[in-house]
Amino acid sequence: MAPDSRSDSDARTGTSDVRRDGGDGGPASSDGRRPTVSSVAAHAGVSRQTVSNALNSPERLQPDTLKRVLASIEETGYVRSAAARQMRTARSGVLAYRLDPVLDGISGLVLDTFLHSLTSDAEAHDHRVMLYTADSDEAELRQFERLTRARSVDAFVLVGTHAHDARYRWLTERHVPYAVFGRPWARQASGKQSQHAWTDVDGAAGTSQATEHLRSLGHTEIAFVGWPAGSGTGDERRRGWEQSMSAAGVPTRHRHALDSAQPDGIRSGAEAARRLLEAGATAFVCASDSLAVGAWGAVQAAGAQAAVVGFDDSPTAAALGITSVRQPLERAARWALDSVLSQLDGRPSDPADSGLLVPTLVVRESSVAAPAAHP
Amino acid sequence: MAPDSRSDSDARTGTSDVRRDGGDGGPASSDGRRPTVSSVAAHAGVSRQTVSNALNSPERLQPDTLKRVLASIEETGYVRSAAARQMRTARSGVLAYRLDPVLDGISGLVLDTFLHSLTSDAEAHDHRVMLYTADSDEAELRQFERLTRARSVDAFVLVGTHAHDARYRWLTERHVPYAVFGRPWARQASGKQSQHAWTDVDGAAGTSQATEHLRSLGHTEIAFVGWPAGSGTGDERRRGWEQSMSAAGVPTRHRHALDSAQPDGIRSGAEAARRLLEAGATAFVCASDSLAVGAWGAVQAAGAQAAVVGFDDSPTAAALGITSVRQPLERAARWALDSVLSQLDGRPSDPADSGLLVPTLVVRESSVAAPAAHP
DNA sequence: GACTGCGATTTGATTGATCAAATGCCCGAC
DNA sequence: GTCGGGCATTTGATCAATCAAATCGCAGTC
Repeated sequence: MAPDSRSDSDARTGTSDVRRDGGDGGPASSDGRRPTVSSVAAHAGVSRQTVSNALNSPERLQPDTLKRVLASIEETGYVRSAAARQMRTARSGVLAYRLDPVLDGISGLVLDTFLHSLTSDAEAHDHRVMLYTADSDEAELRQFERLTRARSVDAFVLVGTHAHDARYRWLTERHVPYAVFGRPWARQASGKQSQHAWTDVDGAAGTSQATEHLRSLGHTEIAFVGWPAGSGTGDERRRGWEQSMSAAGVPTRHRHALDSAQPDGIRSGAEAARRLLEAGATAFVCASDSLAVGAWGAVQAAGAQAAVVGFDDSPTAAALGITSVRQPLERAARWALDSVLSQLDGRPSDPADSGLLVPTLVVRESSVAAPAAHP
Repeated sequence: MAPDSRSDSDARTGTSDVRRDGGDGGPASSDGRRPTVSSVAAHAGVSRQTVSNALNSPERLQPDTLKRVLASIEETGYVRSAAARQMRTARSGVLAYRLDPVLDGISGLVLDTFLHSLTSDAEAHDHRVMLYTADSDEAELRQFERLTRARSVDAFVLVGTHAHDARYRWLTERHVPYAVFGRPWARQASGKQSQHAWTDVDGAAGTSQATEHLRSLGHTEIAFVGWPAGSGTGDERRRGWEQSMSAAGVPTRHRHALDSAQPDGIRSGAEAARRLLEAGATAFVCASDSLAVGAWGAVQAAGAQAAVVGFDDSPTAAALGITSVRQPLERAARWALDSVLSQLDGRPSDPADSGLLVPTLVVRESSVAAPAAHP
């Protein structure tokens, strides 16, 4: 549509600089000052507190009074001052989220979706999301200190965990509400009931789905490309493949675990796939999209008819047409918000609420090929 | 630690239900309540205002007094209440950033780096970044309304623009500070000096660098794969290639602009590359990483010795080893912050500050091959 | 010795909303 | 006729900081 030209026909107002914000566009231009409870109250012919009640406990007002007050609020364009509200209620309505530096990787960016959902859901519940950064664990604890002491935020949403994570203790001791997306590996390992609210994606269920999907296409020589044993996430993903295979009575012949010297990455995936193809595999379940990208490249380079499934449904996998296990990030975000909000409402977090979410499989071109005919 | 509950020896005031967060771990446990200016003042043997001055205008205090007060602040673990501060100063110290839904994209996620830098820089200047979402332009204006009226944020950092962007006008009219990462195409086209502070990346300089790089490897048959004419960004990127080629006295023979029906994407890039390879091209400058991924795939599939350069340095390009033009997002973020902060300090934004940033080239495997020997 | 000047520090007032308690109101019952 | 009871609504107090104006202290000068 007519791109350039006139869009700003109106403004020859000069509009140099000074004018104060009295008489501008908004509906609130009654007396040049920002509306307050009192001014709205005057406008509606009631008192401060009645206006406050109209917003906070509308059931306490008589229907017609409520209607009148709400009309005045609308008319004056009144919005409660976040600061004053926070001052009195000792609640900011803000959740904190740590924004990690962008690594390099293919995955890692999955969390954009999580964050978007979290923000969007929070808005629906009249809350906001604030970001912070930290280079190290100690730096993050310092951030906790600042943000909580200044009462800038009410709660934290943490993503990712590692053994001996000091963050949980810090927050728990100070009774700061928080929710975790990521499993409490450390505590679980110690046999102790986890103390905090967490959710995570059931990796085994994901690779299991991937395996079933490949079997339904007719594959039996299904290989697994994964990380070295010892990483909770990786072991779990391998387990899903194993279980599905043995449930189907198929031996888990083909497997390639990277050794710990070898980083997760495209090159590793390609190499593993080449080796496994020679050994007779016709399909690959990969522990990550990085591995899958490599494997898929190797398959195409070899001109083979093999299928590949990755894990995380990263943008790269989507772009390359690789089937991948998609984490239900929207549900995880909603869970985290619910958890945090209920803690803020005084309901202690029920450990039973924590649990695993089942991922889904996004099928793309990389897994449509049936296995090449074999004896 | 030990204390739960009992910490409030003083208050038989009833204070029945709610909060009492007093007596936990921190260094502030002197009397079980959160420290305030007054309590710190008492601790240091000075008055409220002196404590406030120590933090806000330290030059007004005598050196030894200052030292004593700061020591007390440290000792009590005092941190100013964001709410009270904001209430008095009418400033929240918060910048708003719109978090867009994750598209498909290979690119699009570039902004993660921008956002991280923005957050990190903001922290260094005692500011914070808050997120909001919006599905449409009208929804975004509604968000502006809410966030500014509630005084939840002081300023906005906008990314990306389109013609007839209503946002600028809204914010300008209300004197809400904002900075834009992305060119004011519409205004520029109308020949008028742009009214707002903006910065952007010089796309032409980027493709120009890419072209020079390829020429230095010995390539002369350098093709351009881009979008249909009409998009400001795309036209600019093509221009950089053209300029470098004609400066070197090489005719711009090979060019493939997608038609508008064809979306930016891998498949399009692959197809264009195939065609251009046949026409004799030995290197490709692409307007986006999506196109470059496709082109690189086509090159490899054809077993050709051709080089490929993309644009945006997306994680995918990095993962696949594709040379790409890297936008200086850290500098852009710093600029946006500086701009917004100076506006908040009362210095009106100087239009002369706005301008283009020069990108850099990240060289990877996709552009190491010299052209295959040719007559 | 009182007075002025000036810088360092203290006191009073204010910001906008909410909680808690008080007030007004209407109706029925004693 | 008045006294409660039960609601709807209003008034006073408070949250924690900062601004503005008053006060204090100490020299230097007449």
